[in-house]
Amino acid sequence: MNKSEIKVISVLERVGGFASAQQLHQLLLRGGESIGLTSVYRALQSLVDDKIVDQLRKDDGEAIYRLCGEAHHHHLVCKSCGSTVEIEGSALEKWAKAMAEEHGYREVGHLAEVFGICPKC
Amino acid sequence: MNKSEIKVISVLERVGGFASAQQLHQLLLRGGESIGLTSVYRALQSLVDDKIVDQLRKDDGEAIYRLCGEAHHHHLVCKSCGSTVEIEGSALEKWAKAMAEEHGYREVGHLAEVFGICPKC
DNA sequence: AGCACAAATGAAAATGATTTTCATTTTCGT
DNA sequence: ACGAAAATGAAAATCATTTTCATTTGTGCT
Repeated sequence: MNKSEIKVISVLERVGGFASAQQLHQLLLRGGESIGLTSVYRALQSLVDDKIVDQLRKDDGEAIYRLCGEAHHHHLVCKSCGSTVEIEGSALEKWAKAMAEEHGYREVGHLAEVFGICPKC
Repeated sequence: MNKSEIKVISVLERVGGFASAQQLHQLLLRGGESIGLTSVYRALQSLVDDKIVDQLRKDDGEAIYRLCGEAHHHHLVCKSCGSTVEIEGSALEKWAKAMAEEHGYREVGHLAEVFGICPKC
């Protein structure tokens, strides 16, 4: 865990939700921190790899990040405003495992997201 | 509905699932069609606006497209050799719909892939 | 402290998907 | 056939993200 990662985590804590890399960088600079955009990207990538940060994509393709718990979960994402809800995925886990076994696949992982338009939008 | 849009729709029909703009362009060229990448993007954008085509983002930020209303299926992808198998997804559909309803989301779509290592590898 | 080597940093360049510009071509109505 | 409007695509622009690389910082060792 290096300096950049600590700075990025602390700003993510302050934000308390999703933010893009560029927003986080701006927030850090305005908060008086000295850090380059490159380091923000590097720290975010590393934190995503370590499953400390969740990454997903807005409809325009920009990545947004937030702190997350380690539990494997899935998201329900609003296509319009980007707000997200964590959802329960045991049915999905079972399905993925069943499909993989049926075809003799080992070391199974999966990726799933559900999109829709939230009640507010 | 112009020529480009018709070409793009026909190749999407052949593909029968998700594909990126660049993949669709390549497929059109290999199929002997003459069309520029610009027109593929323009046609896709226009079809998305008209709700004829669905657009999603992969985790790497690239956009992928498919015909709306197309009975879509999911893939079981081998992490090692890349071979894919189509899998049955009704359990997943139900799960996605249930999760969305539980949170009051409308116009629901989803994206799911299962990864593993196939019997040959 | 002094030295050597690894890790971290960030500015600038590169990348890659997508969009915009703009000059040319095609289509369509009269 | 004529002119306006729409369509087309090559090249340039854009923008988030990644890579490169020279420099700085941290760490362990003597």
